[in-house]
Amino acid sequence: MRIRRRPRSDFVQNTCKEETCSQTYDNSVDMEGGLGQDDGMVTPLFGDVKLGRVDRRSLQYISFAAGYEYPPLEMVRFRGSWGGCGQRKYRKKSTSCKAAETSYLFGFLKHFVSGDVNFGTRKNYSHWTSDEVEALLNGVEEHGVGNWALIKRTYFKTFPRTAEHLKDKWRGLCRACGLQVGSKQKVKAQPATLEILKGFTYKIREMARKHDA
Amino acid sequence: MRIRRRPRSDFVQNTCKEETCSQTYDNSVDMEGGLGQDDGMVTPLFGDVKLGRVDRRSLQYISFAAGYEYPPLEMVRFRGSWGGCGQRKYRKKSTSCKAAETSYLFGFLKHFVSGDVNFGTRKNYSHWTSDEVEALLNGVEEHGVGNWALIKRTYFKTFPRTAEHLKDKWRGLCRACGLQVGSKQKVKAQPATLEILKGFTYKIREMARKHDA
DNA sequence: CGATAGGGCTAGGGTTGC
DNA sequence: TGCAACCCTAGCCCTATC
Repeated sequence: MRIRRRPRSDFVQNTCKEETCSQTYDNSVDMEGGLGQDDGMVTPLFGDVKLGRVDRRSLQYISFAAGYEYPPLEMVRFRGSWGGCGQRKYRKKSTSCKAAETSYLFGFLKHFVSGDVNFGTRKNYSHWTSDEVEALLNGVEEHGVGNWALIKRTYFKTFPRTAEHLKDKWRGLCRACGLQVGSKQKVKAQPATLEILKGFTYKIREMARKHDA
Repeated sequence: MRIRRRPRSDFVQNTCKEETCSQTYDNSVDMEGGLGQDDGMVTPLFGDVKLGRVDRRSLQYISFAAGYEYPPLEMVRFRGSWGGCGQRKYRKKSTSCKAAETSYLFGFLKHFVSGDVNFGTRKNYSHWTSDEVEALLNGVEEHGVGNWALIKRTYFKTFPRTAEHLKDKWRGLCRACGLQVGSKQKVKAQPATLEILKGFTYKIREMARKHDA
């Protein structure tokens, strides 16, 4: 089974904001293209953890067990929908959001156990921390803009970020500092980004200017 | 100002198919992030050529004057958009494609005159034209795959491409034709590449097959 | 030394999560 | 919606090898 990316529109429609979902599997949930009435109850085991109750933490555990050092929780998907985020369009009106979510998670677990599941192709959908940004800036300061592989080797040896990620992040930082990069128009940085950028904006602009010159 | 590569999307989105654009500058065109109402009329001079009418040929002339033996017309860009290729998203609905293009060219000229313009640091970061591809294929047909220095001497005497570039481009062409080269997986060629490849795919595959045999 | 094969790297546009 | 993350191709560069 090949897991596809979640359609964009699903985010808009989804109303379930819960971080975790502790409800047990309700096999009365009939979902399009996936689990049905006859799927029955599933209670898989992973190591010492009995997943009688399925929540996002369980999925995270599975992710680690699958060899993903960096928690790819956001990557865990089942049949086009994301674990932990029930999709309205796959949910019966009579089914609660939580129940739908739980059934998704169970479906994912079943297919994971059977080996009939993959992780998405995206390795790392996590936001940069201020530590990482600082490391990147130190790297750029030492090695210059463009030497991403070198910076990766010296400053990000133990980080999951690849050289390409560093390049992308530097571009994003430049944009967040009000610089126009490529064909994209100037962007308005989001609050979280601005918070991380505090004290770095001048430095970034200087380094970008020096590189362009 | 740092000149960057032409966005591939221009090939798809751009609706202006004219090879040249002879319309004179219309200063009523108001563009985001660049020329405005108060920019007024510009009529720069380059040598004997009076650029009262700005078209792509004029830019080509300037390129030569700047020391580029081979016309880097595709490289000429002004503030994120390319001369000669007005981007729809930068154009007012009430402005024609030609008028937008002309104003871009004028903007570029102004900045070129003021010295506020550079070409990229890489010697040759331009996409291959169909003429170049054709020359390469003729060369490979005559001299065979691998004799890049010979092909360079006979077919690319006046081109800025080096023998190594020819080798790289041949590899790229093979990949774009669906052939696997080296360790890299097959690639999905981009629209612009496919456009140039039209009518050459069979020829390339045949020559590659013959060389492998 | 010159030339080539092959892998590595980056710029920049594209796509997608959220 | 639009920012911030990742993805992908085309092109250039580096190194080993002869």
